[in-house]
Parts: sequence; structure tokens; C-alpha cells
Amino acid sequence: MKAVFLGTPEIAVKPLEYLCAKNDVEICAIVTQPDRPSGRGHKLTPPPIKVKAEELGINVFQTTSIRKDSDLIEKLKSLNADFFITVAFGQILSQEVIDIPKSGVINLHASLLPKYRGANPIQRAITNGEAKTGVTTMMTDIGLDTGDILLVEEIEITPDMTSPELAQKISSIGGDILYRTMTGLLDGSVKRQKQDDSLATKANKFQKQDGLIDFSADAQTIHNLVRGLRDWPCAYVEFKGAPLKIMKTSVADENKTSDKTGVILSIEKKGITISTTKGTILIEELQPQGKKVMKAYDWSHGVKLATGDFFK
RNA sequence: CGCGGGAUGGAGCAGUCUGGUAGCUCGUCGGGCUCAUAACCCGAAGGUCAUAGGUUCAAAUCCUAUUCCCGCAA
Repeated sequence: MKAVFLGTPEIAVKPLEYLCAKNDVEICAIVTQPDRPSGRGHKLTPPPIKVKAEELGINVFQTTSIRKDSDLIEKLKSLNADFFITVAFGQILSQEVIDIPKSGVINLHASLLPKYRGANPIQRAITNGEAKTGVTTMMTDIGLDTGDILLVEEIEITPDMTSPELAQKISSIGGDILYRTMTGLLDGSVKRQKQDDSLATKANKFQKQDGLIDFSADAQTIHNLVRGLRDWPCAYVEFKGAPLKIMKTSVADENKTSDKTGVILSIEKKGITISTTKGTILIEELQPQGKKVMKAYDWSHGVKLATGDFFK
């Protein structure tokens, strides 16, 4: 099977490696986004997929828009590929591109479609408190994650799982489900199944603002926000005029209700306990601006925090 | 050359502006109290103040350069 791999971020790297290791799969080219200024100093940084591709010795094409890049489209046509595989590519394909590979374009999506269509299925599933999510392979069509479903694999979301952990899990099983999808399509064992659009939900991108913790919510909701927004943009509170990132929490007392929320109930080695509308939340680790991640208890020493103080 | 914060005993910080004995909350160790304790009381150890140079009678503090860490933005 000859395939072109289209992907960009870290989560796509393992699936690429997995497919490359298969004897009957030939990744004949990789398409990814251009190098972008990134990080402190705005150094020009290649996408993770490009780094891996060069390590594997695979030809890399970079484009700002695959729809409009007629040179690239011609090259892709000339490769005579069976499949295009997309994993978090970050660009919308055109029908012209979708029609290039003989057996179609397969997309790996990090949710149980039709739920969580869109850019941010992993974090949305966690912040919404889902107990399970999964990965789905689908035939790419012109819509946003609307194509026919091919294979599905469920993943349990454990109560304290964070987005990076879930992403890693998805990344590690993505290659296998893609491989089974490809072989299954060719031998006819994998069938296309239409999505039930009435069940569809959207997983939109997060804004920085979405991370602001509202202690008038309940403890479980806050806990979901904290673990879901790791490692970006992170849940945070305002403290002395600056954002304070909350990195790790747990629900301490599920049933305790309070009319004064955001109040510090106790400061202990294990963390700082805060009141919410329903339940109390234990902040275990946090990160002030300009500092490393630290234990909430350690932080409380430096800022001379006392019980009875409160977060807005 | 994108903007900004930081480096001080094991941890988190103050002190730097205005140079003059190294300080706070913890932790550690020893002792005491206690049926007992993560609680309380008493005591002790532990720092060439990131590095290199400079100014000065005197530098954590002022000046110059360097290294490392982090936030924002993208």
C-alpha cells in the first residue's frame, strides 16, 4: 500500500512511525505545515512531523494551503498513492485533493464520532467530564469530520486523566487503527458507515479566557477543567493581579456545600483546599508566572497564604 | 534581535530602589510534652546570595558581561 501522510503536531508522530514500520506500507511522501516562528525568541521551528520525517528519510512537502498549492497537487497526483492519511493536519482539504488517492483519504480523529467533531476533541471530552472517548477512522469528505466512519476504538477516561495523558494514549494506538483501516478497506472487511448527524457535537478550540476558574461552579467541574486544559492553556485563577496556573487538583469532599466559594479552608502538605458550590477542591500543584510548577504547599509559604483567604 | 519575570541553606520566599552582622514560613536533626501525632514547646545544623570581572574602606545590594530557568505572544 502506498500512502501519503498528512499531519503536523506531536500527536501524529507515533502513528507515522507505526505505519512506516509496516512492511506492506510505503509512506511515499509527507505533507505538513510550514516552519513557524515559535517559542521564546521566535525561532523558526519545524513541525514535529517534519523532524520525524527527516529522521525516517521521507520526502517532506510543506505548504500554507494544500487547496491552493497547484504545484504540490500535481506532485501528489504523480505519486500514484492508494491512500492519503491525515492525522491532525490542520488544513481543510479540497475535493480535488480528496480525489487524488485511488482508495480515498482516511482521517484519524480523536473522538467517538459524530461526537466532538472539530479541532479540540481531546480536551473537550475531559472538560465535559466524559467517562470514555476514543479514536475513529473515517473517509474524509469535504465537511468538518463528517465523513463515513470506518473503525472505532474506545478509550476509558480515568477520573484523574489529563489531556496530555489522553493524547499520548491516542497517539500510541492511532497507528494500529489506521493500519487496520487501510488493510480492511482493501480486502473489503471494513465497511463505511454514515454518521448520525443528529448526534453530532462540536469540539471548538479553547481560548485563554476559558481557563479562568469559577469557584461558584462545583468541584468536579473545576477538576475537569484543570485536567482538560493541561498543558495549554491551563486553568488559572487571578492572584494579586497575575494569573496563577492550577496544574493538579483533586475533588476532596464531594458533598460539602458552601455559600462562600473560593475560600481557603485548609493548607496542608498535600495541598490547599478550596470551597466551591458543591464539594471542595484540593489544589496540589500550581505554577506562578515566571516560576516552575511547584507544590501548592510550597507556594503557600512564599506568599504567606492563610486559611480564610480567598480566590475570587 | 518579539515582550517580560526569575536565580539567596533541602523547598517556597523577603532583603536589592536608599551598599554596612544572612532574614521569614517550612523541612531536616536533637531534646521535651503527650496514650499518641502530621499538633505543641525548646534547641541545633545547614548559604563563597547563579558565574566572571569592575566600582568601593565595605557588595546579595551599584556597573559590565555570561550561563541557566520560566511566563506571555506567535
